Amino acid sequence: MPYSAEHKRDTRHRILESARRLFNRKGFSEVSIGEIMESAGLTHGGFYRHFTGKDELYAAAVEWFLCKEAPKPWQNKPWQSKPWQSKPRQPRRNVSAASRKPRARRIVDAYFSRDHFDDRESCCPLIGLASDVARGSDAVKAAYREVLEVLVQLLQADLDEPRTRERALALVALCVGGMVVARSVDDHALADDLRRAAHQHALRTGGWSSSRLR
Amino acid sequence: MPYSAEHKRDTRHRILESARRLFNRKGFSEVSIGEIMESAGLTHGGFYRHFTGKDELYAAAVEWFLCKEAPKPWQNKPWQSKPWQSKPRQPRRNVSAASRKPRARRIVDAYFSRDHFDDRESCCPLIGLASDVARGSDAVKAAYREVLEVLVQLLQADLDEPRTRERALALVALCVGGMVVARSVDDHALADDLRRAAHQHALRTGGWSSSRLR
DNA sequence: TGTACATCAGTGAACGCGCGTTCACTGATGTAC
DNA sequence: TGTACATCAGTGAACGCGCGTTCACTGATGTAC
Repeated sequence: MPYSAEHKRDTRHRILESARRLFNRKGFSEVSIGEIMESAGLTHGGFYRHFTGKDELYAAAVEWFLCKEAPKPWQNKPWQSKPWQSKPRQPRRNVSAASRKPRARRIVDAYFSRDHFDDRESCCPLIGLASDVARGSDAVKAAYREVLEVLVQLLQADLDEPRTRERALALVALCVGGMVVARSVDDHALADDLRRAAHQHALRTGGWSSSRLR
Repeated sequence: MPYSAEHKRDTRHRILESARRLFNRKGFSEVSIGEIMESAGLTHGGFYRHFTGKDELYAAAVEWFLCKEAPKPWQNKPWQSKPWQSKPRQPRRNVSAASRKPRARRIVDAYFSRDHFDDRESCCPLIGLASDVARGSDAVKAAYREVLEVLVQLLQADLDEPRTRERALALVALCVGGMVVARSVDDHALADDLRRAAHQHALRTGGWSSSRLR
């Protein structure tokens, strides 16, 4: 067996990471396989050693957000409390969590931050791919749902009664909606107003004290 | 001058209406000019008598939502309180409005209705085109902003103090976000939960009494 | 340890298809006489 | 009223390009001896 299994796996991950960034920035159909492969440092022909076709890549790229072996580049993004990567931390939760801002609060703050707004490539896939996924295959929607459920659970875990699930769902709608709409508008001031309004509203929903948004 | 001016205008409107429906359903780049023209009852070649190219059509189709000479088909859609067409009704507002549900409340109810959820073609463009527009040209974003501003003003007009603008913006984020996310998920129950949660939350934001959602 | 071999990740030319766009043409209609 | 003409919306063949996909080939690397 020439080229170790890790070599192949690493290459696959490079392709997925490249696809993730480009899909997020440009949308599914605006990105070519050649573009993805080039950005991964390869040529287009090799693509089919890793995926059966472009359709398969769609779902795989959305799932890739969830993956443990995930990309380095976004790990130190300021907005990233790495919501869907922090599950393994659960054992630690009871150490001194109560004395700090709850994790859900930190996620919401990061979500509406300017850094997250500006980060077209590594932003939360729920924002970048929203209406593409709505028109996509069931496989893509399933991957999207998994991301969404992780986020909802993280939020819900930090909410106080009553109706924690309903409020967690509404929070996600606010977060995604606020950002998607703000990004679709050509007026910077209006975009900022939208972000801030949705953020304030989210804080109230979470039962958290108000704060300034950058 | 053969073919009257109205003839040409009507054809242009047929193309716009056809483009609007198809873009909403499939997204910009998944729709071909041939498809649009065929659905308008024409052949592809004639397209360039009405538009300089596909790019120009993008923005024109989004603006088309706002237009007075607007499409018949969606006028009797149940979810349609025709938010961006009802401005001329303002003179009537003080007749007996106070005794009924405020218009903003009716818009929110209609927005989250199952009919609106299922209507992929004639739904509010803020939902159907959200992330496409975020990646689009400034002309498209400008058209999107106009639709958004009309909706925000309609909502704001029916809200009581305080912070009416902030709450109207948050309402839009909730409406758009709730629907976009619900549509991107492959689990019907979860989609319904999202819609209902966002709706309940929107009612609370508006200061309106709770009600069942179909 | 060194050499021959087998494997298969990756390359890049080639293919076919669909799309956006162009263009010579058609034919429906308004205008001039 | 009727006829010749001019206009231009609409047609459909054609073109070029980029994309997804295929395939014969290359060459890096692990294995067997």
